[in-house]
Amino acid sequence: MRLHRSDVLAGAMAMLETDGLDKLTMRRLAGVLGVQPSALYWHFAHKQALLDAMSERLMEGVGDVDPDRPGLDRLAELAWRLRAALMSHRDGARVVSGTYVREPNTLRVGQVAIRAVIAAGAPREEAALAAFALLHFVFGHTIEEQARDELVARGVWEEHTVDIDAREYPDVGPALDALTATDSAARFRYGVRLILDGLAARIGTTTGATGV
Amino acid sequence: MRLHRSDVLAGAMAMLETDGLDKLTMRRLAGVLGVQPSALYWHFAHKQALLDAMSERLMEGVGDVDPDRPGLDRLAELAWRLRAALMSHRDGARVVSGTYVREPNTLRVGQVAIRAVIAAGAPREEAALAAFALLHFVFGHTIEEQARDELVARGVWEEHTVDIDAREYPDVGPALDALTATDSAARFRYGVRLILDGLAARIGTTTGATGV
DNA sequence: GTTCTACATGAACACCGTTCAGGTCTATCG
DNA sequence: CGATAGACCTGAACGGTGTTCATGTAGAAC
Repeated sequence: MRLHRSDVLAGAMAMLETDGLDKLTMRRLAGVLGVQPSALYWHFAHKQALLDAMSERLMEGVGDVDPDRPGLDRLAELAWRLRAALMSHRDGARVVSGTYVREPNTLRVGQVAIRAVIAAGAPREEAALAAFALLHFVFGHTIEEQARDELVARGVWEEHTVDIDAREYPDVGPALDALTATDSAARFRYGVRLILDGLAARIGTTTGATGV
Repeated sequence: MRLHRSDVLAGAMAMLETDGLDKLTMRRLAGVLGVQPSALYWHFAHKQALLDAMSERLMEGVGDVDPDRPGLDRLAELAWRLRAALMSHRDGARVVSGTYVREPNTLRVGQVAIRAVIAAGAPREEAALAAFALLHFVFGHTIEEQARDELVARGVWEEHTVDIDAREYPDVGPALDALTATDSAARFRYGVRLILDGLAARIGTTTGATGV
């Protein structure tokens, strides 16, 4: 029953999905793999290295956007692909967000984003700024989305009636009702469009169909 | 040397600032406060409750934006205030981002944002969507900013030459150079403006001076 | 001066990541 | 076929972690 590095990685991904990041421990992983905890340290120098590998793995294929579409559409597609990748495993956003990985899949996401911004017509000095603004939104949104998922999964959500001061903020109540009535994909779509509209305005191009 | 709840909180904030989140442990905190670890559990039911209190404390004053400014300017001010609050302590963004706190300071940030969006002229159904899109960007940006700060502090940054494939991505290199030449506040400003421009375009108003 | 509450102790429990000296299997090569 | 070498694993330990709980103590209130 000897293990390969890829076996450890696969086991870790499976455990992430079923148990969540907090319960992904070296000891439990070793147990599932039928091996002593110390055996894992032959494959990964420390837990963070394993997490980095998981992060890089989650980024697999995210950069595979259609290079023939217009820049803004490419950006939208990338945003949706990134979100899908982060959501593909429980706590995925938390895994990726903590890491500063310099591996092909991860680097490619940033590069593809920059290229799409340039293709959309932005000046080179601004390209990376705009690209990372979009990516940061995706991360912020997804982290919060999954944080809420965790609370729901743990049964600690208790209706969350936000108890707004209706006298001081008369419009906030209806606005929040509209928010909770909107599913998370629609909220995400709104944010992506907002940013891409801003980029289009800055470039001076009329935005096309930026939804994916 | 009896402690108050507020003493524990203050000690935790100080320890966060000097040692970082990873070294903020109940045992070390108890040691600094001159008390046994178990004593802390009289004041906070568990560590997460302490972290929640820290998060709420970090949000103190963030919602104190000038209510007389135009909506978009108010939004920009709020974004900058939130960033400043998160950056005011080491790992501040990580502390706040993990928590779903229902306390006045925290709730107020969302409410003030929604109100500002409405004041800017957005329809009520969209107000919360736009508000949280901006807030999510702020979190995403700040988390990454502080993650890099941590790597720098730990001396693990090693120039980070991103090793781009110049043949496949000829424009990415210069774009990344422009990015690293831009300090993080300017990067943040760019993102905020992008989103507010998008919002302005959607509303149909010309954006005023959205920088703060 | 006793009772009550607010707070602290000290020891334990069940985990955690990580290290290290020493084993064992397996494939390769003479 | 037997020896060598590298890949992989064991078992035990080290120094941490959050948390619980029965038992204490100090000061304020009656």
